Amino acid sequence: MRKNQVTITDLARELNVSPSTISRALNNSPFISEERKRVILDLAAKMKYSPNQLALSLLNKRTKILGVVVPEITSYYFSTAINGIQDKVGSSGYKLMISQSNESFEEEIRILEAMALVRVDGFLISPSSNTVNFDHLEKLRDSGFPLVIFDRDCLGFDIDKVVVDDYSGALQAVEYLIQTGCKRIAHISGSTNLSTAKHRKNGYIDALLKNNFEVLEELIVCGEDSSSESGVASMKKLLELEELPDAVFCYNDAIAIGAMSVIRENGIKIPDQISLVGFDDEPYSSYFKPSLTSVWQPIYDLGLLSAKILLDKLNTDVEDMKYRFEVLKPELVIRDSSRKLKE
Amino acid sequence: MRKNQVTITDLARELNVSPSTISRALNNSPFISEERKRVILDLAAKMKYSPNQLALSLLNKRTKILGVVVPEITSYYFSTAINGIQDKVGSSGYKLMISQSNESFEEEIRILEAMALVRVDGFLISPSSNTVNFDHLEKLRDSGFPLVIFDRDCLGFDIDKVVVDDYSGALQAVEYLIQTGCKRIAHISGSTNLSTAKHRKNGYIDALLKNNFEVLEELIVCGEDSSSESGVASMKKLLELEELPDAVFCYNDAIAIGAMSVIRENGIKIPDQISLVGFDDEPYSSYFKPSLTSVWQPIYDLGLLSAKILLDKLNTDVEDMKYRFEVLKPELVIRDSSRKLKE
DNA sequence: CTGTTAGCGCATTCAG
DNA sequence: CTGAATGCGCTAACAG
Repeated sequence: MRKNQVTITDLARELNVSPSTISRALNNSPFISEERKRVILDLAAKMKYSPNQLALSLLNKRTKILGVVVPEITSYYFSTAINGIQDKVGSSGYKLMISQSNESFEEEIRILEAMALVRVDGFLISPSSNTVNFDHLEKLRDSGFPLVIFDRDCLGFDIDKVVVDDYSGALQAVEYLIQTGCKRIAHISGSTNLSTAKHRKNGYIDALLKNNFEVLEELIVCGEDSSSESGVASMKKLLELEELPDAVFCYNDAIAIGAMSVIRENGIKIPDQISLVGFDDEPYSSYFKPSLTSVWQPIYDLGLLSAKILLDKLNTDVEDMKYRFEVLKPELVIRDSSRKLKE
Repeated sequence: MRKNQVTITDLARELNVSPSTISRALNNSPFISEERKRVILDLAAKMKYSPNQLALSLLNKRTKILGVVVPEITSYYFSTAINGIQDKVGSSGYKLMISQSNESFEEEIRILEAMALVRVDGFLISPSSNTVNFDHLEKLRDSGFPLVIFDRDCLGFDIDKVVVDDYSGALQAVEYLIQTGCKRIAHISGSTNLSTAKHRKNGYIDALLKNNFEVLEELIVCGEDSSSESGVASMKKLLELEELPDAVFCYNDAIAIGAMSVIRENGIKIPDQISLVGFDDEPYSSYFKPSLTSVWQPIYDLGLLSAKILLDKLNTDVEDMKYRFEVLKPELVIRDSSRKLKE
């Protein structure tokens, strides 16, 4: 903080009035004469007075700061969610304290504790992939912090949540592959204890079952993480199979891109020999060769809605409002990495 | 903030001692008996006491919060810089308040003012592309806020700065193109009033001049912004020329990707007919077809160093330390979108 | 070693 | 309408 901040007392001394009068003028209370008010406001402007939020926070017991924790900010996905959060929150005077857990459970706990100490007014959290229990979140909730979980569900933990219907997205994607004539559809999955990975895998499996396809273990590969490198490794495994798949549904675009490069290197044609589908619809997906069919997610809206729910919570006194569980719908975007529907 | 926070006074009442004694125990002052200390610490743990940072901030006149303002968090570039900042700052107990200006000058001013009110301890700023004057930054500096400008230089504004040597990066790239036999090298530039765009363009021009090439206005195109879409539009313009260029040096990878798709659509071979070079070396660049030659920037380190400089500043009492101006070196990464050097 | 006092900057009683 | 007093939670200076 700066050394010589102009305070309400400075103004009071200058004008030979009491600090409370200054306060009244500044907050334009009705209990002050118009003339005085003007004089005070003028001086305040001239002396560049600005209220000390810290003192106010201490007094009001609220900071107007929201804590946001995501697994990683570098990903297009989460930064876009933050974008949505920011846009929602900006106009309401709330500031964002953002931190990333780097997919570490311990880090997540540390960050949350630090933010609780700062007394943020609420939390927006997308848990790390290694977050196995939710004691830390429960602790926050129970000590009265409003919090909203977004994108990654915490199964079994009761709280406000906003997620994308991964299951439906996967179902759409795989059914499309089936409709375009693919017979041997593989799946490259993401980190196993991610709710999103589970749901997408389930969508994949159910799409197969629904269409009387066999679910083959050998066609389901799970990489280390959800990166392009992981996609490369997983795809290589699939290419070692006796009988190659004729389609691959990937957990996300990053994996799909890695897979694409491996397929290409092996001289296999996309989509003629193998159809490829990603998830997320990242900005570059349409610029790949071939352009990537992918499941678009309303991730910006997800951020927006999460923030809205938190703000609503903050602006209501009612305590025991039911927790909300919002599910946003994804959408399949068909491009050139998958075969076309026959007319 | 939570309704029923446990305070130092609560503990004091419980134990029938004065608040200062509690304070001493908590801060393990030497002026307290070991026994009492233990008792107090135990109770504090049991009652889940946690210090109120707000009160401390008000007292110490520092919040341990750093304000970070970037043009956009969604970009890989800036989110990686934030990553570096976070990693540097995390261990020192500082928290980050992050906001994006969305390349808007007015928004930048608003954000900065809000952060100043919160009394952040310092600023890390990468100005928007529409920031034409630096009065707001000067105001911050003059009211005593330490601030570090990173990535985008504010020409003429004297302050700590950390930037990448765009000029040298561009020079490397274009000289490489020349060495591989390109004769007619075009340039697609970014937003005109960005220091980075200026420097890259200058690097391009100087590389040409140094090698006795003519600088042709028709070969320099400037798009609306720095997006892939802008790259598409700019490349189309270049393809309308009587005589096509045999190389295009782009302001960044996004533009290059857009350009690549246009070139491909027109049945022109990369790199045989046109060499393509980007800037930033985004993670997907190596997965494009052909993989993109690009200038890698030490952007993570840029964040790291900026944060370090700010922290150093914060930990020194000395006022009139000279402002630092750090320039990080980029590096050309050669891939398949440019011709190879002849042996 | 420990308690009392004061004050960080502010808004909100309560008396005038 | 206005001023004095009080307290948000905490530490530091000052007396014991």
